Amino acid sequence: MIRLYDTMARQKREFVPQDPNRITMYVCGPTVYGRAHIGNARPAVVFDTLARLIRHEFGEDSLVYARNVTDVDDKIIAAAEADGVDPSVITERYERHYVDDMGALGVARPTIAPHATQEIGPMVAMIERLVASGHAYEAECHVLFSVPSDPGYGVLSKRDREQMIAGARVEVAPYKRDPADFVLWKPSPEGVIGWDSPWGRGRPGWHVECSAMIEHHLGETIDIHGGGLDLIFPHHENEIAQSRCVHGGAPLARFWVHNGFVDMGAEKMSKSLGNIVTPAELLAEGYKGETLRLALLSAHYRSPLPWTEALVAQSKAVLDRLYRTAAEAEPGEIDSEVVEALADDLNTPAALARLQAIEERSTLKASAALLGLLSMSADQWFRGGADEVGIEEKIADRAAAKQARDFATADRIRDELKAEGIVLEDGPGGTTWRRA
RNA sequence: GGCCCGAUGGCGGAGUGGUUACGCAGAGGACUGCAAAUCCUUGCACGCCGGUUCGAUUCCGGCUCGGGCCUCCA
Repeated sequence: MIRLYDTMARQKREFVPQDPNRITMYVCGPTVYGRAHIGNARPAVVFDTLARLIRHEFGEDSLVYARNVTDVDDKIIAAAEADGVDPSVITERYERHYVDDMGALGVARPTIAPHATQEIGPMVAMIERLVASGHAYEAECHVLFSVPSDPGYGVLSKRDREQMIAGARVEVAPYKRDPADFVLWKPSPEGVIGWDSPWGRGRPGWHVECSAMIEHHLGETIDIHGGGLDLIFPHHENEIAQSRCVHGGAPLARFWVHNGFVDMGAEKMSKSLGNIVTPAELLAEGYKGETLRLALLSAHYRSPLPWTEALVAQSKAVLDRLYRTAAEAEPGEIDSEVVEALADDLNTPAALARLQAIEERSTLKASAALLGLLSMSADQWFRGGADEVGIEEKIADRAAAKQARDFATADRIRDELKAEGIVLEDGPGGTTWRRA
């Protein structure tokens, strides 16, 4: 039995899918205009882990996991203009990077990766229905969602309209009937990416993208909708409003699951604050993807995670030890306590603690796989899979020196290798080496 | 200002109304020519003030501090 914290209910609830043979999960994916940072990687890793758990519980083919790619957006347009290229150049480049970066963290491709630019039809259709039912209106070539037309607006973020207006820091566009109304469609001037529509040439707003793609690929009501905490308002609130108004009040998602932030010092990591660290940088420094993955899973997904060098170093140390224990074992049975920990609202710290207590190698290997860890051989982990030229000769030379009790020479050889990042370990069966 | 969340040992981080994980780092020991790895041992905590209770780190209230959202944002 899986229990998940549902943001809507503000408590953990037992996860019972609508259809255990077709469980639907949608997670807000990247806007591809820049390189993903560690904070962006957290939801990818968290929901990848949740997907692994669901597939373990309900069957390999039980889950349809959709993660969108936002490939039309004002930031993309700005980046394309800055580089003097077509937006597709930007989006294709950064989507490729995203897939590579997340892949390095052991994040499997989702079942479906819908692209906003490929879903304009469903979006326009949804907007038309909203207009027809009085939930949206056209104004100065824009189409806006009418927030007052939805009495349920605010259910997820628990805000009422008074509060929203009181705290509004938004500049209210003159064409809005209500300050809280948000854009479903906006005009694209000549030279800016756009599509023909009943309201003229333009492009979709961000919120309608997700609602339309969810309806198109997964249906009216999905089992799980995920994303970062910051998306609760306004993004998910707006998705809910759009979808419910189009679907006669049917809920958009049965579980709302939100991950916390990765912090740098006291504040969250974010591009606008300029305090980001990217997986690409850390990978280039020699850290392995699994090390970063473990670091991201070391705190509960809803808690803030302070990102430090010490955390990364600790994560590497833990994996070194796990790889030594698991060695070249074949995956066996999955440990039930690891499953139980994950099933309790994805308690990865507890699962990790249990993992480190497993002594049976094949069980350890299989259980770690549920967390996306220990995916490579010990040889790959410690040596990068490649043989070091000449190293066996040096080890033999050192053995000879040791034999002759010429420890000065033996230590010199060991120190030279250490300077190259090669660590020697003398065991009962002789000397082995690994990269530091 | 409104809404929300959090405060656990040097660090990371679970959890619990009463014997409080686990890891990293540290210390001591075994092993080693010396190391490394491994094994054993070990110190260290529940923000402050009240309340409820036989008993609170755990429940309630207040306070302080920190963070998030209210604008693009994972």
